[in-house]
Amino acid sequence: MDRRITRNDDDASGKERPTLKTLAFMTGLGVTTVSRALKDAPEIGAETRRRVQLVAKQIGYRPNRAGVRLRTGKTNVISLVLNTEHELMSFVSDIIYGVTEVIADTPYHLIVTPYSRSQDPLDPVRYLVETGSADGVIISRTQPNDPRARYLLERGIPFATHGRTDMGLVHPYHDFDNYAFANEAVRALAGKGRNRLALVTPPLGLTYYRHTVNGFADALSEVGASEVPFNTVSIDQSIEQIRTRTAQLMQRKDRPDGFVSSAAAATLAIVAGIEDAGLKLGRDVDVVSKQSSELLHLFRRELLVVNENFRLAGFELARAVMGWIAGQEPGSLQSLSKPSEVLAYRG
Amino acid sequence: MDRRITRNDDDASGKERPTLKTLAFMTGLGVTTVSRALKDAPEIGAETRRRVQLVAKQIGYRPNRAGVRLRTGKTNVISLVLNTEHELMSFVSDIIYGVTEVIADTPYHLIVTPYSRSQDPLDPVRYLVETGSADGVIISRTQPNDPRARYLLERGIPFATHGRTDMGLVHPYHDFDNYAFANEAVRALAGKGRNRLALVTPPLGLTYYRHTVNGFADALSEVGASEVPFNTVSIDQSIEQIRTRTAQLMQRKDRPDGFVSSAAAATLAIVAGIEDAGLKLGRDVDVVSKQSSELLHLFRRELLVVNENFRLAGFELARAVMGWIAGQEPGSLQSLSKPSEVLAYRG
DNA sequence: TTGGCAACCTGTAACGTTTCAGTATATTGA
DNA sequence: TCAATATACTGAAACGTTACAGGTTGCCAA
Repeated sequence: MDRRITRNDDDASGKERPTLKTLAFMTGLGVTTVSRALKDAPEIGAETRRRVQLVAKQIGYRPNRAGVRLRTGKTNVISLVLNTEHELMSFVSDIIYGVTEVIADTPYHLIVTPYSRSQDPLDPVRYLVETGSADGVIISRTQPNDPRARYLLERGIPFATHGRTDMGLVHPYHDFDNYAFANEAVRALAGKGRNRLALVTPPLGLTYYRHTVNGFADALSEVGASEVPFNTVSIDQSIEQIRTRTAQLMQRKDRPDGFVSSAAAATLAIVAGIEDAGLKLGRDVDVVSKQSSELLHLFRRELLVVNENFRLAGFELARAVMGWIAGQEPGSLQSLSKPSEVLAYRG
Repeated sequence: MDRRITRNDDDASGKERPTLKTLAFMTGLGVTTVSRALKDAPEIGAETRRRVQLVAKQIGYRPNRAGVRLRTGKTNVISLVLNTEHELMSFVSDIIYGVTEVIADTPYHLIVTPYSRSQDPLDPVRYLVETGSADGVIISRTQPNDPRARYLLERGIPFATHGRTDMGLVHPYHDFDNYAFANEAVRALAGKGRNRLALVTPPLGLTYYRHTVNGFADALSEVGASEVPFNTVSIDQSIEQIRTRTAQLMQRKDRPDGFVSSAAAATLAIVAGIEDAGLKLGRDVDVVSKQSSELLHLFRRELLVVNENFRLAGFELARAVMGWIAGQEPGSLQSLSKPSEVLAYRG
């Protein structure tokens, strides 16, 4: 016998957001029937089904995410886990855009989960899993033996890694073929008569460090060039550090006549270092660099570049996670993107 | 096909995620009491309160977001609405990192809501509001008369804009002082004896287009320099377009001897165009450019730069939205960031 | 003694959804 | 004809939380 203002009981009008109850009232059916009709359950009559779906479309019904999530545990969320310090530069936004392309026509939302240098990279992943905040996770800065991948695999949470692991475990990934990149970069330099080459590597602990180093080393011996060790430098060091170390290197008598650089920002620093030492790009030394946007040729047209498409990476990663969520085999959701050829400045 | 084994009735052990019910069982209290105790309600005894909070911390209780959201309507979500085509480059990730700094120790999540060129910019905002997907919204590419701001204001949804509006309506914003930037840029060029200046503007419809143009124009008349019209170009055109138009401009007899550029990427194109025309930066022409990372001086040390900090923008925008959500006055949540001085290459 | 009141705690309902266990009606098989 | 069965639908319960409307104590003033 209570006269409370019960909200959505019987209004067919109202500015209130429609729920299943609203639809049930409008169609004269039960809430259960409406729910099942909307997801094409077979035990609902064909006509009823169409009728419900029509009305739902007309009044712009959208399932309440909180209701679904509470009842089913499904969040309809993909989380992109990012390192706040290292993941500098444009490529993060490219990945994000790639991901959003995939989820655009799905009920999925993308949340960005950051972590900082000081934290254990496992922290944000643990948080996501413990709070059940996402149906799928995308991680980057992948390591050969990656605790995050292992953790997610143990809990059965769908994920994809940007970069491969090397733990004998199967999971979706997308990777750029850095072995091929480094290999072809060396060949391109050799083709220009360069034979004393230095490599500016990816960060030491990451999987693609090894891929890059191996591609570099194999190509060196294949073309008969030699390496000028430059181990003190990697691409996630500061611009200033890379620059001064490069300048120092270039002042030695046994300096390299070619560089392979794994990132565009590092390349800017390398070139600055070369010029600090009074040498000239294209004459005294050549540099092959990866880039993710078409800017390096504006910087110095003598540079040789290889393009890496991060938007594609985001796209593939999202497809992989969604595929796993949808029940596809993790092993079938792996992709490797081949580098473009080494490009010189075109007119 | 239901994979849940659930039932959380009376287990004090279990791998299940703890809920209020779990806590109630463990403490011997009612669910209501536990709920109130956790939020420091005054009608709960001090000792009980501490006891509950202790147990909650011990077992790592985290409120279920779906439960809260369903019951209260509070999503604990901030949405960053981004244009997928225009918002190129690194600065998006900077904004994201700025936002995450603010929400790091709060229950808030950041979701990225994209829209593409083809869509009405109002679409994603409407979606967010209609589905109640966020407690607060951050929008960029703000226009003087911005339908999104008007819409959100009408519905009473907290938001902040990157850039100001000019509709006589009060709302939180963060903006970079582009008037001051353009003004000081002109003065710096005048200080180097340049007096025929061209401006590469922001996109035409956005508020900061006017700010920039006004700062430029006012400074011109203050220092007695003149403008070389270059209206066919703005910063969200392609690199190639800007480059070729700049080259054309520089081949005319009445070419400018100074440029003011509103974005780093455009500056690369401008310099390329200048050099295509056979002219030399620093000798024939000077360029003042905004930049959001410290890269332009590596590109050409003759460039004059002004720094714009997008991480700060993200930080301030997030603070503003959160402040509004927390009940602060929208009018008190506005900030304007002053440009650095015009910087020449430092040794 | 009684009533009033403050301090502290609790059960129930509701948010919107899906699942479980049905019910009612029509259809079929013998 | 009756029972078995298929078809189409439905109410109630549950997910975890908070708001509402109480309920018990114990203490104090009258």
